[in-house]
Parts: sequence; C-alpha cells; structure tokens
Amino acid sequence: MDRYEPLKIEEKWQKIWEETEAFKVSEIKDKPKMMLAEMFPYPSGAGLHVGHVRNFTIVDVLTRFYMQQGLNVLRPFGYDTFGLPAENYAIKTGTAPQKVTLENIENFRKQAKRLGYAIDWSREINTSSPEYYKWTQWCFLQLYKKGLAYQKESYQWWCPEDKTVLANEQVENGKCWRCGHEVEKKKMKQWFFKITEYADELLDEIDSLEWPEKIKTMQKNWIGRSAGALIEFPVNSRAASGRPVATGGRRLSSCCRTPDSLEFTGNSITVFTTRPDTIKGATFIVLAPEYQGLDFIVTDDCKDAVAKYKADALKKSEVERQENKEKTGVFTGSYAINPATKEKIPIWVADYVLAGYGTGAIMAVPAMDERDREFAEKFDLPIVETELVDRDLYGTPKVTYKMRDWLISRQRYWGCPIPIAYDKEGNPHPIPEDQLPVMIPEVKDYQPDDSGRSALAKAKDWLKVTIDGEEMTRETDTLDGYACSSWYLWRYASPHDKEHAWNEAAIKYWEPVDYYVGGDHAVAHLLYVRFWCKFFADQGYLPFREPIKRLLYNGYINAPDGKKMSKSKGNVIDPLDVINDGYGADTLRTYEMFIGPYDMDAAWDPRSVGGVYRFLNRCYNLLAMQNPDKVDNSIIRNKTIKKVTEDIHKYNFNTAVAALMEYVNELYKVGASEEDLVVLAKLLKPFAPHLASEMLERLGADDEWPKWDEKYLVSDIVTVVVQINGKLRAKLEMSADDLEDEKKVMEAVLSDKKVQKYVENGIKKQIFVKKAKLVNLVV
RNA sequence: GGCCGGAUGGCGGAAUUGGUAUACGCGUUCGACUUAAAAUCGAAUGGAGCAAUCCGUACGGGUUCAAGUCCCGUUCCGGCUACCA
Repeated sequence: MDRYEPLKIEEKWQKIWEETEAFKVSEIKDKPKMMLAEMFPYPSGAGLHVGHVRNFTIVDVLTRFYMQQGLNVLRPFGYDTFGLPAENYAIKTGTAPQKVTLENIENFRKQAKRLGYAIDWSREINTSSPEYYKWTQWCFLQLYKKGLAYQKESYQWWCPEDKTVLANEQVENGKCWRCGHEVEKKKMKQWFFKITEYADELLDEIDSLEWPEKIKTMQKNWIGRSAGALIEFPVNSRAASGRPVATGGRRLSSCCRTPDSLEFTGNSITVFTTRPDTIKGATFIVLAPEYQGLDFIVTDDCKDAVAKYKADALKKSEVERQENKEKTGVFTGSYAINPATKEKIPIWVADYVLAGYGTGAIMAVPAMDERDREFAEKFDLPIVETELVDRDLYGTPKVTYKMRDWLISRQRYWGCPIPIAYDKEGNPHPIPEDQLPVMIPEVKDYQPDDSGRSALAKAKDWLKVTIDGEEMTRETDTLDGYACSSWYLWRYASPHDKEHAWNEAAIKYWEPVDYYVGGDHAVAHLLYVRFWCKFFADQGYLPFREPIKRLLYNGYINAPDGKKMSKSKGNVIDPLDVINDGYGADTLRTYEMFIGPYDMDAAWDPRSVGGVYRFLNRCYNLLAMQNPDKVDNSIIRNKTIKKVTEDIHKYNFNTAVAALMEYVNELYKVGASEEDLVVLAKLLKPFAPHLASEMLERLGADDEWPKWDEKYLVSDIVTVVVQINGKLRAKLEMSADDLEDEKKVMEAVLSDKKVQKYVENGIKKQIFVKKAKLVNLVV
C-alpha cells in the first residue's frame, strides 16, 4: 500500500497549475464573476509568516469554493513594497531598496506558490515599480486638480538633533528613535488629502456595507461627527453690541493693528460647543496653546507666562500627555463677554483644548462638563449652576468631525515621489501627466541631510526640471504608503494597462471586490480606499462608490505560549518549516482553518498540527479502502455536503473541517463507496487542494461542488427527549410519522417505565415541542 | 475614563439562536500490532459517588415548563480609543 507523501503530491500539482496557468482568468460576459483579495503583504526579508498563511488561506478557500461552483473567479496578488524597513536597511548597508525589494518579492512569491494558492499570477503588482507608481502619481494629480491635495502649515514632530521630521511611529517615549534626542512640535508646510470633504458620505454609507460591526463602529468613531454650534464671544472691552465694558487693563489698539487673518483679530473668539444650551454656565474661555489668534489676546503682563506655557506644551510628548492628565493652564490677562449673561469671563490657555478640533477654543461650563470643572477647581474659577436656554439662541449650528485631513507628505527616500515642482517664487506646479512617472532617483547615501528633506534632495540633477520652459525644482517629499494601497484593488482588473490606471471595461466587470480579507488597518487603509473610491467615482472614473462589498477581518496567530510571535522572543513559527518538516502545505492550510473561528486570535499548537495531518492521512488511506457496493452512507454524505457548504458560506471554516473529520471517521468505520470518496475530495479541495486534486484524479472525477439531497436528511426514526421538570430523564425512539401526532407521542412517553417512576404523583403540565423533538413534564 | 468584544472539561474550541451542554481536534489512560519503539488501529475520557443519583458553561439574582443562550448587578480578561468640548 502506498503512503501519503504530501511533499511529492504538492510538488506535482503545483507544477501542473504553474504550467497550465490554471488560475488565469479574463472577463467572460455571460458568466457571473467573483473577485477576492487579501490585503496585499509587505514582503519583508523574513518571508511568509503563519499570519499571512491564515489570511491568504481564507481567501483561497473562498476562491476555490466559488471556482468549484462554476463562477468566473479572480484571485490576484500583489506586494506593498514602499516603506520604512527597506529604507532603514538602505541607510544601514547602502544597498538600494529597489534591489532588496525585488529579492524579497522573489522569495515571497516562491513561498506563496508552495502553499498552492489559486492565484492568477499574471496579474502580480508591485507598488514600487515605476509602471505602478506612475499611476499613483496620476491619482495624486487628479486629487490636486480638484483641490483635494493641498499644502498647509501644520505642527509636526521634529528632531532638532537629526534635523528631520518624524512620523508618529518614529517617536518613542517623546524621543527620536534614531538619536534619542527629545523631539518637539514644529510648524511645517505639509501635503494633505482633503478626506474631510467626504466625511459625511464616508459615515453615512458605512451601514450599507457587509463588514464586521466592529470595523464599522471604529470607522464611525474615527470620523466622529458631532452636531453643535459656533458661538462668538466678544473679547475684552467690547461687548457684542459694541458697547464698552470694563477692561482688564489691556491696550486694545495694539492688538487690532496687525491682523493677518480676519478670523483671528483678537476682537472676538469663536468657540465650538455641542451644548449651546448651557451657555449661561460658561464662566471662562479656554484656548489651545496653538490657537492662531493667541498673540492678539494675551496682555503684555501675561506674555512671558503664556509664551513659556506654549513652548512647554509643544515639547510635551504624546506619552507625557497621556500619562499626566493633571490639568495645566495659564491666564491670558484678557476677558471675553458671555453673550448670554453679559458677564466678563477670563480667557485661559490650556493644553486640554486641542487646536485641531472645532475652533481650538471652547467655552468652559464647569457645572456641566467634568473636564471644565476639574480645571475650574484647580484654578479657582467660578462654577455656576445654570438653567438651559434654547440651543439656537446665541450660536449658529455647526457640524464638526474628529477626523482630520490626511497628512501624506513624508520626508523619506523610499516612497512614491510627489509629482510637483516649485517655481522660483516657491509656488507649486503639477508635473504634466505626459512626464510621469517621476522616477525615484538613484543616490549614494540614503540618510536624510541637514535640510530636513528626504535623501531625494541629494540627487542634484534630478531636482531640476523644466515645465513650460520654466526652470523648476522638484518636490522632495514622497507619498505616504497608504496612498499606494488606496487604488491597487482597481489595478488588479487591468494590471498591465499602459494607457490608464485602470481599464474601464475590466473594472466594470470585476469590481467592486466581493471579498476582501485582512487583519489590520481597520480605519486607515480601509477608510482611505473608500475615500478614493468616492472621489474617482465623482470624476467619472469608477462606476461604484464603495470599493469593497464584504470584509473579513481575521484574527492573529500567536505563539504556542499565547504571546505575540516575535524574532526577539524566539517564538516564531515559520510556515515553510512546517511544510518542509513533512506535514506539507495541505496540513498547514487545513490546520490554520481548523484552529478556531477565523476572526478570533489563536495560539499555535504544534500537536494539533499533527492531528490535522492524521486526518488528511486518513483521507488518503480511504482511497485504498474502497468498498464499492456494500455500504450506503447517503445520510452522512448528504449531511456533510450540507454542513460544509453552509459553513463556508458563514465563514465557519473550523466547523466545516470538523464536519469533514466526522465524515472520514464514519467512512473509516463502515467503509466507503466511490461516490463517498468523490464527495469527500470535492469538499476537501478548498482546504487541501493538492491532496484533493490527487484523489479526484485517481477517482477519475471532476471537482464540481456537490449538492445535497434533502430526502436523505429526514430520517424515519427519531429520538424524542423526555424531560421531567426540565431535566433529561429518558430518550425514546419512535417513527417520524408518530411525531406528528402529539397524542401518540404522549402515549409512548407515558408508557416508558422510567418516565412512569417520575410521574407517580401526577403531571401538572406537559409541553411538547415538535421542532426540538422534546417533551417536558412538570410534576 | 469612553466604546466594542469575551469568560464553556486538563487544553483549542462546538452547541440548528431558549430545547439532549462539551461536536471535532489535542492531551491522558487502557488495549491490539511489534523483539522493542515510532507509526497505525480500537476503546474510554467534565467532577463526585459502590450505586440510585447529585453537581456542573466566571460570580450573585431574575424571567421561563425549559437558560451557555434572554434581563439586572458584580468580577476578571482582550481589542480599539484616548481630555474631540
């Protein structure tokens, strides 16, 4: 008898799939389509991780399931290749990121092929290839043309030692990750995408998506819409009517001469509040340290104190702000007039008010708001209990969002260059579309220089560009990697199109994506793709407004000890080791589907891997144990078809595998007919495609998904459960026909000796539940 | 602090949504095969008890003929978020 040798079988089938381009698809008009994708991976040097395997296998199970059902199924693959690790490696070793990236892709591809995924390899994409990022730049230009890509001064983390801007994740405990110097916030000009333009639509359409509630809620909270009002508080000696009131000893004239902004003259302060009805309780005003008109408001006496407070606040790291919630603040010396009470109320500066939200100014109602009360108590400010007034009396209605515009410029080398150049006056100009892509120049040294700009600034020749006959200097910032992944799903439809980012007809056929699977980026990426989709739909480039119909958010796989796998802990399980140890890819795949519900975290259990291997081994052994005529397994066979089909529809992959195990155990006991085995192989194929293909070949069968026949699922004999006072006391066998007649059921129940013992003293109440095949007697 | 999930044998997890708690797998024990081991196959396996029975889904109440499932309260664990006015 031959033995199950997974590595041999897998090599054979992988070769066949490769040579026949088995999963290459194109648009077929009269066939229903299905498109599935995982969140494409960053191909790190470490190669495939067991987490990738779980993610990719979920996609593959669904892919093969729908293929076997006869749909035209596209399952593409790609690589998200821009990013920090490659750049850091380049800084350390001087190796070009381009080179390292291609090596990593090569390795990743090889490993993915060892897992037998039904990928259309002709559609592979790589975000750092010029053929791809040309179109990322094109997308940027479309947003720029419509005013949705813009520049703005904003406060950024800045390392004074390295003289560079740092991303949030590069700040560790308030210190620069490279040199350890304390970082501070610095005002700098940065590029943004105006995602806030779509805030309402992004929020309102969430409910229409077949996404996990968890993710939907996270996105809703992130967008954070709240309805309130803007209320203007006149400052200092001027009341709303212009009537003079007592001043706080401050010379008004000096502040009103130099306004560079109409809104921040210092004549008034506009606050945002969700509770305009509590205005009578507003006993002071609080401004954010970065409040734009602050200089016009502070009196000379208070100037130094406020300046010091502001400087300290900007130095405060995120961590410090989190750890220390003790209220701090300083008085500006000025007063505002509460328009409702006409009272003079002091204006303070405190970092518990955020510059980026609302107007950066609040009216403090310590009687109603916990934070305001804390502040009032600490600084001995008045707390006035108050009755409510009409919401619209003193303000104008205003909706605000927690979501900010998306900061996209990065001072990094290894990213997609922003296709912009500056004239001599420093005005930005888009690079003409026919000059795309703006290639990433080669440099010798990848370390950012003293200018605080990315290493792109070192490519002196590259910097110069002529547009419409005018000499200009290129932008040296690159795009956030999330920009590259905001449109890749559409590139999959026509990955080699040289004329367009995506082909209209192909998009119309394949998309939106039917299933998207991943375990990360709940808000960032998954919000950005939705934003771009709506934008490009508005420009007429996309025929839908939501890019992803269904989202599956899978859990992580942890180390056997339950902790996160990490190199430093030395608890990483390498999926290629599992395969090469002799278990094979089918065992690995099936195990990761069996490990637990797909959306829950799970700990790797090496011994359970063996259990799945034993199961596949038994499947294989059944081939030699055929018992063609003697057995009739119609009941369990049909039951299993139904269970596995329905479980896959519900993404209950773990119980689908369990059902297959039960089926195999039964066949092992009583023997299997050819039909039993064909069905087994077909149902097994999404999980263990190599073994199933081998079985089907030997059985001479195709892989068409089997259907169950309901007639085998209703049996003639049923078991009726008898409870006494809700406790199980007896089980009776009776014919299904008798079950229809309550009288007959009760007769049978009461003639049972065991039951009789319990009902000697009479029955108070009897309940018969036909659906549950259950009788409950209350005695 | 806020929001959202969880808590079921020695372990990972099932349970048609109120109706036989612990499917399937791991582990453990016993048996078969073997000179032996591994592999494989078979049987048993929530706890207590000789037994009839009793107790069991984090804890305390409640609703119901019937609760892992519904309601109220408590504890613990995980995720996200973090002074958003």
